[in-house]
Amino acid sequence: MSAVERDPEGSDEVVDESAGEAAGEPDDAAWAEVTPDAARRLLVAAVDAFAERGYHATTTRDIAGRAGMSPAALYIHYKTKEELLHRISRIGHDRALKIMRDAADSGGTAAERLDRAVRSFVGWHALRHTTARVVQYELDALGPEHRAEIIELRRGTDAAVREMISDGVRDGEFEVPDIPGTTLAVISLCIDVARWFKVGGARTPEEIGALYAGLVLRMVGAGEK
Amino acid sequence: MSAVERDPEGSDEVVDESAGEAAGEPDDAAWAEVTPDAARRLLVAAVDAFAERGYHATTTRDIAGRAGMSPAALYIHYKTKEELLHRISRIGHDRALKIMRDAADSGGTAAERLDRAVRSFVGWHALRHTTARVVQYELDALGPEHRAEIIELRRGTDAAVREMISDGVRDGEFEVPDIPGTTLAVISLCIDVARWFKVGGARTPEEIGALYAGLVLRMVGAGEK
DNA sequence: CCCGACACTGAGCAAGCGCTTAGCGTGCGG
DNA sequence: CCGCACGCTAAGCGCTTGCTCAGTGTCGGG
Repeated sequence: MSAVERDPEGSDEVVDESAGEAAGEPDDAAWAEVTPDAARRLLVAAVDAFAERGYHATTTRDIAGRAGMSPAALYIHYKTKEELLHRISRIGHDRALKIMRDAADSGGTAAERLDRAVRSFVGWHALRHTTARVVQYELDALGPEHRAEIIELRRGTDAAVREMISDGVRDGEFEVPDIPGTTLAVISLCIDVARWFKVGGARTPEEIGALYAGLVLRMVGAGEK
Repeated sequence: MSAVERDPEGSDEVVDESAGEAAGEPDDAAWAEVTPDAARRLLVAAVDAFAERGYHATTTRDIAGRAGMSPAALYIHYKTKEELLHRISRIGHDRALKIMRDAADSGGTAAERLDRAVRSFVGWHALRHTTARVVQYELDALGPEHRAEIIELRRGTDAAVREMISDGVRDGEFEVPDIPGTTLAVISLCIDVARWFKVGGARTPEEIGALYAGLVLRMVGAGEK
C-alpha cells in the first residue's frame, strides 16, 4: 500500500514523498531542490520552528541555532526572514497544487478522481503537517506581493476541485446544490488536517486520507459507486 | 428567520448573539460580562488586533491605542498580555461549548439535533469570526496551564458531537463506519470557517450554517430524513 | 477647602529583536 | 607558496518589545 496514489498518466519525474523516512517528521528529502546544503538546512530548521511556534514568535537566532549556525549565516542565503517564509510557502503550495492537479487530470470517473485528490491532498497535509501548517496558516505574515503570488496558486487548487465536482454533477455522478460552497468546504476540510494532526495519533496519514475521501464522496452525493 | 437556532428547552437567560448589529463586526455587546468598561474596551481591541495580525505580532501599544488609552493602562486591568488572550479564549470557548451543548441537549431526532448544532456552531464561527479566529488559532500562545484548561473545554465540544453521532447510529438514522474520525472531521470542518470567512463574502453566516449542516448530514449518511 | 482613593499617563528600563559589518579560516587556481 | 574568493562567525547597532513607576487630574466625603 503506497502512501500517495501513483497516477498512471502523471508527471515524468516523481519524487516519492512517502519513501525514505516512514516516521514522517524529518522531511529533509522533500527540500532537495533547495541548494546549497546550508541554505536547505536553514530552510528545514525554519519550517520546524515556524510550525512549532509560528512565524512571528520565531527568532532568526532560533532558526540559525537549529541549523547549527550563527545568526548571521542566515543572511548569506536569505535576504530577510520573510524571504525564508516565502520560499517555504512557494515550494509547499507548488507541491500541494501539483498533487491536486495530478489527481484532477488523471483518468476515470469524477468520483475516482475526487477520491484520489482528497486521499493524496489530505495524506500530504498529514504526512507533511509541519510544512503544511506553515504554508496554510502563516500566509498573513508574507509581504503583500508575496501573499498575492501564493493566493494565485491557491486559486489553482480551488479550480481543480471545482472542476472535478462540476464534472461529477454534469455526468450525473454527483448531486450537489451549491458547487462553489461545497468546493470551499471540501478544501477547508482537507486543509484543517494540518492544524490538528499529531505524529503520535491514532491514525496514519493514509488512513486519514481514506477516511476523508469517503466523507467527501458522501458530501457530493456520490451514492452510486 | 433568526440567525441562531432558538432551542425550545434551552437555557433560561439567552443573550441573542445575532441581535443588535447586523453587520457582524463590532461585537462589543458579546463581551458584556467583562467589566469595568475600560477592561472591556481593551479586550475588544485585543480581539480585533489578535485576529488581524495574530497574538505574537500584536503589541500592547497597538491594543491600548485601539482602545484609546496609553500602553500603561492595559496593566491596570490585566497582569500580562497573555492574561488578555486567556480571558478571550476562555469566554469564547465557553460560548462555543454552550452553543454545541444546547443543540446536543435539545429535543428531536439525532439528525435534527446535529443539524441545529452545526448550523449554530458554524453560524457563530462566521458571525464572530474575529473572536473565533483568536480562540481557535492562538491556542499555542497560551501558557501551559491556561492551554490545558482550554483543551479541557474543547474535549466537551468533541464529546457533544460524538454523542449526537453515536445516538444517530444507535437509532439507525446515521450510518458511519468511524465515529471518532467522523466526529473529528465534522468539528474540523466547522472550525475552519473562522479561517476563511470574510465579511464582504458571498454568503451570510446563516447561509453557511445551512450549507454546512446539509453537508454534515450527508457525511453521517442521514439519507432517510 | 482639603484629602486620599482611583483611573490613567509620560517617560523609560532591561531585554530581545532583525539585521549588519569587520574579520577569520579554509581551499583552490596559479 | 601566495593570494584571494567564499562561507561563516563574533560582536554589536538601532530599534521595538512587554512591562514598570512616579506622578497627574478628578472626584466624593468630611
